[in-house]
Amino acid sequence: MNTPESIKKTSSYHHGNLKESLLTTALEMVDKEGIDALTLRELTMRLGTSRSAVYRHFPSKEALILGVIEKGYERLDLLLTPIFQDKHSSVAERFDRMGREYLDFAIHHPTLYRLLFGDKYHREREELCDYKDENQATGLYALIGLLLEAQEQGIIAQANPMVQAAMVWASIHGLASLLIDGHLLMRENMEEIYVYSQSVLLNGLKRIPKDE
Amino acid sequence: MNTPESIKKTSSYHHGNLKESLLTTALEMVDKEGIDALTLRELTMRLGTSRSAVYRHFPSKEALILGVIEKGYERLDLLLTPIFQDKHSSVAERFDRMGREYLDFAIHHPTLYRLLFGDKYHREREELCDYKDENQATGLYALIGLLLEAQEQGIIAQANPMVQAAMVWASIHGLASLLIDGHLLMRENMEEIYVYSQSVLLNGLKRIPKDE
DNA sequence: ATTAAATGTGAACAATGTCAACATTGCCTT
DNA sequence: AAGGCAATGTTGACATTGTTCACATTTAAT
Repeated sequence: MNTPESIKKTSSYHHGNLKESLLTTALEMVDKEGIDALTLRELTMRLGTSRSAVYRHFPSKEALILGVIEKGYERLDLLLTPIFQDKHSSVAERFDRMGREYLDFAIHHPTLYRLLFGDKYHREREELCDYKDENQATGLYALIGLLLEAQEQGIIAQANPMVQAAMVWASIHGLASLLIDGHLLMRENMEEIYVYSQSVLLNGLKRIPKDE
Repeated sequence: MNTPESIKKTSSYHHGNLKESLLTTALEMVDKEGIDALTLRELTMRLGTSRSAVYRHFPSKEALILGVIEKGYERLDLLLTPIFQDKHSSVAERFDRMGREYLDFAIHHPTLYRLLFGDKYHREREELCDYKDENQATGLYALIGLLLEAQEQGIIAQANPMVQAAMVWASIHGLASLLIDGHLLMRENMEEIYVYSQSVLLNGLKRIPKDE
């Protein structure tokens, strides 16, 4: 039909776009009110449908949340990918911007971030494994490409880039987690910690330990 | 009375040691079966009491869990403190052993670890803030002392030890979290990642970035 | 137009944390 | 030793939540 999808059908029985609306609204609820605020009753009430309508589109609440997670990854990728792909910036610049953007995402979307990188719900795809080529630039895989580039330019030492990426990611993820989970009461020192952290990382990656 | 506390009272009505038993059994359930397996009904059933008996000792399930967390911190401290205080080992050795012990704890007690350093439940005390003196050697505060010692010996560069500790802790915490939450499919590479990670940290801490 | 698949509804159920009223025990004061 | 009170434990009930089932309504295909 020629009806734009943004316009609701006159039919009040069939929602018309329930699956997508469920995901979008659920993501919003998780992001703004926390994961505990996401109950099927509240979610469906906001969309004007009944609780069990969810089960026509998702086999369980968990499946719905997995959908939300997929959407969350897309949002994060949307922020990170342009930075990784900006060939006009130096490697060091991109490294810095990537870390800041990642931390900002976690700080501004703590519940969503925990959902993405927590343990309770998992999507199929895993991070930082089976890296094939640098065109596989999505999300954290792009970090491997960036590190390879850094190796070629002699900015950091040669080493298994997947191991390097795991180390770097773990550092930033750890910082993000401790921060948003309230274990580092140093919010005012955040800039100092971040800058110091990045410099330790880059300096540490620069030299391979020979002896000891 | 002369009755050893390990021997249950003949009275079947009053448990006699319910608060401690609740904490111990709850910790065991969390550790071995996951946080979701910890329901008040199951917990009290195992102890032979009724569900609501819990509320004579804890105002809520959350309060009980906070008690479990406190016990969890004690266990972790019990593992870490001896390492930090072993003045016979070199700083580098202690640094390595601390990291390994910390990671081992997370790997062998993933649910408990998430409880300790997650966001859902919080104890009052926070980590790595208000460090007073190196005698305050408990848990992660001891890391600050170790870093100060490393600074004195010239093993790492002079810098704010709290910032250094936050950076180091975040790195190891990030590695532990990603691992136990299934985001790093590199379990077989674990040793390699850990060793590399520690060398990057030590090398990075060694040099203060002057320019750039 | 008929039929079947897709989608939505309402009632009901089980699990769970919580609470209130009541029961039992232990301890303290006299 | 007796009485009384606080501590501790029990039972039944309730609200919330995810889930399921039988049924209703709409859409699409034949």
